[in-house]
Amino acid sequence: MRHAEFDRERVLRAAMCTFMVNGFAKTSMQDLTKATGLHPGSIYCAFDNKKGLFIAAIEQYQQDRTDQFKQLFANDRSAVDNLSDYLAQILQECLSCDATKACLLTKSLSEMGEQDEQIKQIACEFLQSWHQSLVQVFDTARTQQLIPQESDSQFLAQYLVMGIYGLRTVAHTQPNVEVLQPLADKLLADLIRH
Amino acid sequence: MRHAEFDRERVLRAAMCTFMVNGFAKTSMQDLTKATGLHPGSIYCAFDNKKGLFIAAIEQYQQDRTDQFKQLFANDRSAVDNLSDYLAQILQECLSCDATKACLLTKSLSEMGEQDEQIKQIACEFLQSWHQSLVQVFDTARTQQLIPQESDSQFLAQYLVMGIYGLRTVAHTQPNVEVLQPLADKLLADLIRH
DNA sequence: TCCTTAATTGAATATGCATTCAAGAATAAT
DNA sequence: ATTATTCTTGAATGCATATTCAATTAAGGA
Repeated sequence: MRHAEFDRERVLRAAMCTFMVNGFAKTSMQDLTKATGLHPGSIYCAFDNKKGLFIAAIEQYQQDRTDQFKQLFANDRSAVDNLSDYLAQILQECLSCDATKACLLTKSLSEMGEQDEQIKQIACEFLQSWHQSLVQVFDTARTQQLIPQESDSQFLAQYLVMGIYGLRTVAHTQPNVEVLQPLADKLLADLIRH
Repeated sequence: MRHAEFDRERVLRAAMCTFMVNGFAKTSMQDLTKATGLHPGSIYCAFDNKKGLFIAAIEQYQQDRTDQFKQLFANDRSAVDNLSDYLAQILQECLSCDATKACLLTKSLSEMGEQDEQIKQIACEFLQSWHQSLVQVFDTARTQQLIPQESDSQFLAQYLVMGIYGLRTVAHTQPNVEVLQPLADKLLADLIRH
């Protein structure tokens, strides 16, 4: 027996970044061998093919985002304060120059959703799971009496999701705090308005 | 002398649809010759190369959207009613199964913004011009006393742009009126709230 | 220590693609 | 009608790319 020499998470994060910058189609195997340090054969041995590595990278992305989310909301503070911090964090990502500017899930959905049913389903499933996490946050906010008792958590979470999608897209054309911060502020205000 | 035989607008709209469905990278010249009916040589003669045809298609897209916009807002009705109709129209597009589901400008920006500065600038310029058209609508709404006199049209238009970006992205995962309509309704309500 | 098993290597392969080009066809001016 | 000019045709070209594979290397059990 012999175990794989490379660090799977490190390889997946390297691939992830490359896919986030170039998209799937414009990322060549050569780009991937350079970014991961793996030779073609190793990639095909471990992940079947380019799409297999892509899917593994998406799954790692989802894992990382979920961990990050849980860490931010794992406390007894006001749900609204947590949401505010969450939006601030997303805003930071939007303003950064590295690959985190874009969301790999929505980017992949936009690029491949019409052609690749499997990628579409994976992306939709993960985005849906993110939506459900936000539903729980609004449930907490209701329990904490920060929003009206009759509020629809599903709907509010969907509206926040919509806002974050929009925020990230605006950031592509206007990567300025002066533009993005007021948008994020109004978004949160419109969510918790009574 | 001899003039080109093909109908330029028809060709550009055919190319436009192909690019909207597949993206730039995944659209082959073969796809384009099939969609437009033109032979490779004719395309290279008229548009230089694949990217040249892409840019021409984007310009046609912007032209078509601008015409559609002007037609919808060229009346003396309430600006808010016009906005409501405009959102309804976008919602229709989101729900349709054809290529209009996605916005060619944001899709191209997402796909190529990081790699191709020229495409990025063209897309940003056209999206900015759309934003400015919406600013005028909010100016009209203020004149009509439908929103407070101290409203910031730039900001409100930007918020609407953000919402529409978001709506279109949500439509990729949830193409249902039941989901999208309430989102659009709240978006408009939050824009004209006093 | 030897042997089985699996990972690694990187050159070779095959395919798909954007682009070119020379020949042919159509137009309009002379 | 003739000719110059320009467009059209579609096969040919060359390049980039994903994938394969046989040789090599290393690990761990017997």
